[in-house]
Amino acid sequence: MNSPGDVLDLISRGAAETRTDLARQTGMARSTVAQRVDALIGFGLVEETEPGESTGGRPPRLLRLNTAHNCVLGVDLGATHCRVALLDIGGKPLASCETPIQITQGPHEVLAHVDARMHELLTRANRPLESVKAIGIGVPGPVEFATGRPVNPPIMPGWHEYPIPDFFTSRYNVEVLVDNDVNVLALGERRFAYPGSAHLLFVKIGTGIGCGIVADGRLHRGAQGSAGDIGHIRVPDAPHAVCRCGNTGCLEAVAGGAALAARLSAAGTPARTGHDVVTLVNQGDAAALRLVREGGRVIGDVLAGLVNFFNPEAIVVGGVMAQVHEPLLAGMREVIYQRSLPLATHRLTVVPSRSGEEGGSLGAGRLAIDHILAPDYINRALSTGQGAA
Amino acid sequence: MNSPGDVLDLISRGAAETRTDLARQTGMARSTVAQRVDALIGFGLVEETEPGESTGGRPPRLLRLNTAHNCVLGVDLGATHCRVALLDIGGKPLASCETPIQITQGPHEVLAHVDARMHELLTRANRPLESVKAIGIGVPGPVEFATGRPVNPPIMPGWHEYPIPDFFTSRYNVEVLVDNDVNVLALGERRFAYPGSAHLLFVKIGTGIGCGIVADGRLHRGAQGSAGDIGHIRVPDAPHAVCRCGNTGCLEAVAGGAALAARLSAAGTPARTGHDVVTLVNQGDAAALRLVREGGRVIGDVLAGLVNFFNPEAIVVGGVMAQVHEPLLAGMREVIYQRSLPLATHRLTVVPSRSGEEGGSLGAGRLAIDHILAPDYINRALSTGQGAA
DNA sequence: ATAACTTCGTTCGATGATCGACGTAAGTAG
DNA sequence: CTACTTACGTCGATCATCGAACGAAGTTAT
Repeated sequence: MNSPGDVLDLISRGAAETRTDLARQTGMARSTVAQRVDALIGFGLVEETEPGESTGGRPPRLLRLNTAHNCVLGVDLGATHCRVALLDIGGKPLASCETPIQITQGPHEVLAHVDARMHELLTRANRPLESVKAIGIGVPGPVEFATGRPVNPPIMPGWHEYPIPDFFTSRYNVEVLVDNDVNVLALGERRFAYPGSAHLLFVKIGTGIGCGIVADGRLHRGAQGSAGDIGHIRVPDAPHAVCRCGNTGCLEAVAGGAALAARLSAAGTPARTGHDVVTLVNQGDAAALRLVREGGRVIGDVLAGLVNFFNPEAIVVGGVMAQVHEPLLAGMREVIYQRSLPLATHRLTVVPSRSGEEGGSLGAGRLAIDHILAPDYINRALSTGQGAA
Repeated sequence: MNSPGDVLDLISRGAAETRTDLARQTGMARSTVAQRVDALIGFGLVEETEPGESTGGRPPRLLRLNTAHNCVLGVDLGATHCRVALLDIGGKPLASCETPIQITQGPHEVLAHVDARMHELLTRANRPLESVKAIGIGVPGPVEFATGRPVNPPIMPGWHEYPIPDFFTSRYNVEVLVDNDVNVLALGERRFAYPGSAHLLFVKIGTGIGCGIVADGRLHRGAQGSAGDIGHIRVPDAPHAVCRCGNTGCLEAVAGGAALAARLSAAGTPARTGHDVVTLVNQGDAAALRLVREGGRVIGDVLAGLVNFFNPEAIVVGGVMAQVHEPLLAGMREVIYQRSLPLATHRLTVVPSRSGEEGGSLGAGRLAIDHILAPDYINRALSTGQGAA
């Protein structure tokens, strides 16, 4: 708690607004804090705003992140969509857009499309390209986070080992963070909705089923970066359901959006995708409703085990199917609270995602923001004297 | 990388043996390192040993942890046994003992027994009481780590909320760390056998089944400290097996040592405990062998899911049943490598525990050692000027 | 209005930690 | 024995941080 980066951290978290606050919280002398703040202001990351309320003496000069000159881009790539968001470093969305793409067209075409959208957003928000300080990207497949390369992504042919960051670093001269889309969603959800939770699971129920893991406040990616792949855990309910992974009885072959649609079709109500199932539920279709709730139970069965194993504080449910979260969460809770240990469920909350359609791009932006506001990144940047604004 | 604690950390990990080494690795000036080392020597934690090999100039004076004046006590409490070990702070066992106890006799009696064993070990190893710098304890139930109090432990009546550390702090004037026995085992196994693995699961298969989780090199205890309780995850194989937890179909009600014994008895071969099953397997009993392998498959089914979820580098199997690890691990691997995703199993190793009977007490000792050698603990201690040796 | 008080921010000399040059110790190579 | 190499300790210089003192800018009491 004594570096310039820590000072910035307190400001960005809203934990301190004045120099005196900072001195109290860091334990440093006021003079030292003032020097740190001056450096950060000179660096362009912090600005002084209007005077604050007096508490009986001279009013303090409030400090804020300099959101005018610093922003990040967050990108959410899906199988068939691409959402790009421009955020200031306070996390406030400035502009965003969603366009259809085919991820199967390969990295060159897709990333060029993303690049074009980025420029549009910058123009629309009237921000120069130099104000972009980092880029975060979520992709629908496993990624080696350190290098930003997808690793044998099942639904992204042509992307294996492609160095995504390189495409942008040459164009923007900033660092590019690439991660799995579910991790990015977990991060976004945590910061936007549950700032305090150190242990959180974000369960995305779309066509398939995935899970982002926040352990001790940080993303857990596992040894090969494949952690959270819960879609292919075996469930007892349908031992013969064939999964795209080649195995049978996988969770997502029973309770994923595609599986629910298939089962609904087989039962006589035509549905092609998870979206169709959602539509039917919203139209009051009893069979669809029953199926979603039953799917929730199956997912809950897996989550009950993970609750015992991981002991999270919160489970957040997102993805297409979460649009009908009432029956889905009802089914999940039913099983979780019955099957998990009381100590683990005592303070567990199971809630729908609050971040909505933009969750992915905002979470990707958050990944970028967290990176450039990290204390050691700031300390390095200040000591090497790289200008920001 | 610049505090006295970091210098000690390098020495204790064996990463640096000379002052020049330390200067290179920390980036500090040699003079600064020398001052740090002097402080640590004065504090009694480091000592100079014989001169090292010359590499063409003046031979360096090697530095080591001062193991003569510093040791820790590690305690492994089970339902019916108590193992105490005295280790020097290098982790070398100096003396140990195992005695039968009944944990049900409650904290006063059991801890008094432990205290007596501690004094015996100190006498036997000829170390003064003052050389004990910390105490680590593993107990068979959930513990609130921060306070060292068991929380509703199912097999430890009378221990609920009992402040175990207080019992010893008054007698030894050192810090006491209390954790779940499986966590302690995971810690011990990691340090003794797989120093590099950041993500490790230690699965203990005794009467029940539990799991210690090492994530990013540190123990994951979860929100309520109940993480790793995998014994009560539902398995599809025996939906009607009644578990002591009140539910049915729990993993430990199917594949735990007690369950295996019960099933073997029901099949005509009398066995009362997991131990009996182990004995039968070692005697070549075909039914017991088949049952253990089948139990391995059931556990493997659960672990396959956890491998997908957590993506560990290694799964280490310990506990009584691991004494027959050939059939057990065969069954586990069979299922894990079939059911988990290739990316996750690619570099996964499933191995028996190497720490043996003493694993618990050594791991508890390791918990204590890690605590007193932690950089920030050392920094605090040096700045407050508390003497050590 | 004015004085007294409170709080905020800055200036500046004192202090302490760290550095790096230098000197000495203790070995090897020729 | 001399030159060279490497390691360790000493000591003055330097730099970061602190804390006291001061000025700035408000509120409260008279």
